Amino acid sequence: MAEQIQKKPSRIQQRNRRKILDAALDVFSAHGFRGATLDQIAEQAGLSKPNILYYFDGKEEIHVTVLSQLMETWLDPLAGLDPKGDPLTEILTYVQRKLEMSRDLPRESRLFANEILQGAPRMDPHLRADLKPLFDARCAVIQAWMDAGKLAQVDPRHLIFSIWATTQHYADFQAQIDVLLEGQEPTDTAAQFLQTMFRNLLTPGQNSTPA
Amino acid sequence: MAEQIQKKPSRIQQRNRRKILDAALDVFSAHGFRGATLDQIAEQAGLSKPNILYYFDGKEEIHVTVLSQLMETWLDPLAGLDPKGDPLTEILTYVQRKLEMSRDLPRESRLFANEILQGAPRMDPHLRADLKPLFDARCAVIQAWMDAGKLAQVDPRHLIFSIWATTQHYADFQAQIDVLLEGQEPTDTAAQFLQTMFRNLLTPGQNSTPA
DNA sequence: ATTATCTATAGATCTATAGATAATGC
DNA sequence: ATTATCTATAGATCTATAGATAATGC
Repeated sequence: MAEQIQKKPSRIQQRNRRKILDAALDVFSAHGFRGATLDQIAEQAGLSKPNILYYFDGKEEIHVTVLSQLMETWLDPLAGLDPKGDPLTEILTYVQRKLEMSRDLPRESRLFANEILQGAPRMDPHLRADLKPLFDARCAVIQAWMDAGKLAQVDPRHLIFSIWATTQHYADFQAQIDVLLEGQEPTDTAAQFLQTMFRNLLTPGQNSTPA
Repeated sequence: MAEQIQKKPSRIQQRNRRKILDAALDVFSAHGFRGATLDQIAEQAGLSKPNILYYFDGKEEIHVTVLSQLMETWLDPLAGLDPKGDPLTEILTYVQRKLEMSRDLPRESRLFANEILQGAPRMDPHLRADLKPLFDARCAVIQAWMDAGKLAQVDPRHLIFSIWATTQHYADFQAQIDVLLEGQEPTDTAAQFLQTMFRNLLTPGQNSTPA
C-alpha cells in the first residue's frame, strides 16, 4: 500500500548504504543482533542514527540485508566445486578456500555462526532455498566419486560438515585460539594439518572401516 | 566493604539458585547475553523478576556464574585423557565423549560458543587460568606419543582444535544441520565418520606428509 | 527474627519518528 | 523540487531498587 516506488539510487545513496551495511557487518558479527545497537552502527558508519533510518526501514531490515548478501559469498566455494575436476584435488582445494575465507572474512563467518547459533530465525528460508539444494547436489557428486572408486567411502554429508566445522572454527573461535597459541611461533600449519587430515581420509583404499 | 557475610544456604536458597541457573543456561544459550532478558529467565525459572534479583546481584552475575560452572563440565573430557593409556584409544575415546557431550549438553555447547564468538569478554580469565595449562599439558602428552611412534605425526594443537570443531559443530550448528538432513534417514553416522577420520589421521605410518 | 516474595516504579537504554533545515540536481 | 541530514523526543523495553507483606525457623 505504501511507497513502493523504486527509484534508481543516487551515488550518495549507494555509498551510504554500503557504509551502513559494512558497519552493520562489523557490529552484528561482534555482538549479535540483539547485542548490536543502531548507535554503534551509526558511529561505525560515520552517520547519524536518524540518517541510518533514512536509508533502511529499521534495525531488522539492516540485519536481513546483511545476511542475504552474506549468503552468496558463503555458498560460493561450495558452488565452485567442479564435478568434472579431479575428486581429491577438488575437495582439498575446497578445504583450502574455506580456510582462506576464515582468515580473510572472519566477520562474515562470525555473523553466520551467530545467526545459526540462535536457531537461524532470519536465515532459515535462505538455508532451505539456497543452501539445501546445493548441499544435496554436492553430496550426490561426492557420492558418485566414491562409487567410482576415486575417493574412499565416507558419508558425504558428514564430510562436508567436518570441512565447515574445522575451517570456520579458526574464525569463530579465534578468541579461544588466540589465548591457546599465545606466545607460540605464529604457525601457519592449520592449512597443512587440514590438508593432511582430509587427504588421509579420502585417499582410496585407505579406509579399513571396521564393523 | 559491603555484606560479605557468607551464611550457609538454606534448602530453598539452593533450590531456587539452581532453578535460576538452569533457566539462565536455557535463555543465555539460546539468545546470548544481551539477547537474554531477566523476564525470560524469571518466567523459565518460575519465579518473579525481583525474586531473581534477590538471589543474584544482577544479570551479569547470573551469566558469570553459569559460565564458571560450565567451565568445569567443559574441561572434563580433556582432563580425562590418560597419559598412560593407549594413545589411539585415548584420543578416539576423547572424540567420542566430546560428540556425546554435543548431543547431551547442546545448551552448554552453545553458551560456550556464544561467549567465545563475542570475543570471550567474561571467559577470557578462565581460559587463561584453566584451559590454557590443560591444553599445553595435553599437547605435550600427544607430542610425546607421536615422538614415541605411537601416533602419526601431526600438530597436536590443530588436532585438538579439529576435534573440538567437528564435535561441537553438531550442537552449535544444529539449526543448519536440521535443515540439511531434513527428510533423510535419521543417521547416527557422525560418530562413525569422526572415528574413521581421526583413526586414519593418527594411525602410525599413514601420513606420507609431502613437501 | 530471618528469609523469601510481591507490588510498584525509578532510571537507563534503545528503536523509531516528527518536523525543520541544508544540500543537490534539473 | 528532490534528496539528504539534523535536532528533539516519543514510546517501548529492560535492569534494578524501594518498601511492604508473607512465610519460615528457632
